[in-house]
Amino acid sequence: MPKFYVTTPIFYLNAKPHIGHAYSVTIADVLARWHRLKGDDTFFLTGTDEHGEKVEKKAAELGISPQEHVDRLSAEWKEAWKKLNISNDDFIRTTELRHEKAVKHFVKLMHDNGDIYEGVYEGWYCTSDETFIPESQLADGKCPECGKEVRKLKEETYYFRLSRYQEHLLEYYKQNPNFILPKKRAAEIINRVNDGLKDLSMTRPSVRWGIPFQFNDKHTIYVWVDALVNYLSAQGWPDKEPKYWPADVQIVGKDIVWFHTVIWPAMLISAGFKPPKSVLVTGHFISEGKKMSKSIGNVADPTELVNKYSADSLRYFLMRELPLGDDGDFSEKLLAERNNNELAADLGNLVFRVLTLSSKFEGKLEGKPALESSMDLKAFQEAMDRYDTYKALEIIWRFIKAANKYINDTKPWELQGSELANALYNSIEAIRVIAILISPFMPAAADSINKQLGIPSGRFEDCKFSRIDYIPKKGAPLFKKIE
RNA sequence: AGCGAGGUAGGGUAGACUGGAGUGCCCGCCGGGCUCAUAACCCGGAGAUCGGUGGUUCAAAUCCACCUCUCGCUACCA
Repeated sequence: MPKFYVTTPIFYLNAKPHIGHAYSVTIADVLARWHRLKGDDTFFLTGTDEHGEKVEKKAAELGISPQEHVDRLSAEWKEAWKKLNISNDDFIRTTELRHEKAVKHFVKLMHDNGDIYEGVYEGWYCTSDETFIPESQLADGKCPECGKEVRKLKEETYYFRLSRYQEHLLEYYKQNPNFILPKKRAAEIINRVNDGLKDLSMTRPSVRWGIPFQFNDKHTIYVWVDALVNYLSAQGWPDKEPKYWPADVQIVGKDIVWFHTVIWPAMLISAGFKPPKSVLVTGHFISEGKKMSKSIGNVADPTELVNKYSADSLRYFLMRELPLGDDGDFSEKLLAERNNNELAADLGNLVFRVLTLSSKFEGKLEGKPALESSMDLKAFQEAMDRYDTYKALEIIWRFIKAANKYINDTKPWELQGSELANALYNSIEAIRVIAILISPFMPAAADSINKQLGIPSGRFEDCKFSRIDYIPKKGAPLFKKIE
């Protein structure tokens, strides 16, 4: 049985989930459900990244322990994904013992391989925010956060010999042209790696809320090194072999591509693992032409949207709105439009009218497949296997439109006897197949269709028109229009 | 500044690698059809000098050069 392992980034606990996070977990969820539908042995991981200075400081502000703080926040994220109907197989938290154990072992392997050495890190430091600022982030030579002066500061640190892996990485990119997806993202990384790699400062003497560095207990391990190992620690490693590694696809936002396509693979090679098979870089949502940010107040809260519309509506919108890897506009108006036109009118109404027609029918539902050829299953499968949910939905919608047209053309309400049976047979088989195809995207709607048809959930191989031996019972409309 | 990706009807996209009538899709707009259905569904139509200029070619959205505009990335903020 083929294996499939998909991951999202683990989310840093310095804010609530926003629409971009929802996008990442939804695409991972759709892929996981798709592979389960095909019968693959699937593992889907998400979680939260809980160490670091920002978390420590926020907890102090709130007057609670960092652990208490992350316990609360992590629960919020879990709840948000539950509302979105996310089917993750595990939820990893970097403050869990299993993770700490894995990180320490991972660092030991890197160390044993001669890739960790002691040194000094020198950078621009903002005293007010108590943090180093990368040179490129400086705003007119001042701190971009608080606007105050920064000064050069030296700090003891341990380095990871990242520079040693430049050739390995370039070779890996060459051998695996689908490592960075979509491909247009690959060039900018490869060119930068070509220009040379600097070693990575991987411990912090000043941060206390982190995993202790076992070779010098005054240091904690840099949060990124800590965080990246989650993809292995959730597999039960090092107590057992990581069954699903290497991951088939790791979903990342474009802001963290470097960590997942350069640092992470280098760490893995150093510790004796294979890099992931591919890293899928997603675009960002912008809001009416502007970046979403808390200061503008245009941040969309996925939980609120789920409450107002439905998990399915939001999931559909997210998968349909952004062409793979591109940025897209988010606005509630667009969400409402898609909900009303494509879900309520095209799909919901199709199911509703078919159920109305067939509920009145009393004979045997049989006929010859006439509509099947309008569904291009091969193209659908190809799109899904390239992670192109946008295209896949377009193909499903072509079929939905064909089904609506079939009903208009055959006019079942004017037919009788075997002609009527045949028209209904094709209509019902169409929505049965549609339920299977939309199930990775809109699991609740798929369940509702199956329930109305009185059948269990189908598998991908059931997408063929066959005999009908069940009695449909009409239920409530799948989607409601909003406003 | 360097590197990268783009500019195709009112908006959003596909097509570009392997040149061949501006060909497709979604939304919006206009007109018609239908009445099973959530004023839903189906059909038809208007609307584009394919960012600009020049070149290669029998033929360019597609290949080449230059120009212009937009956007992204530039590593230790997790």
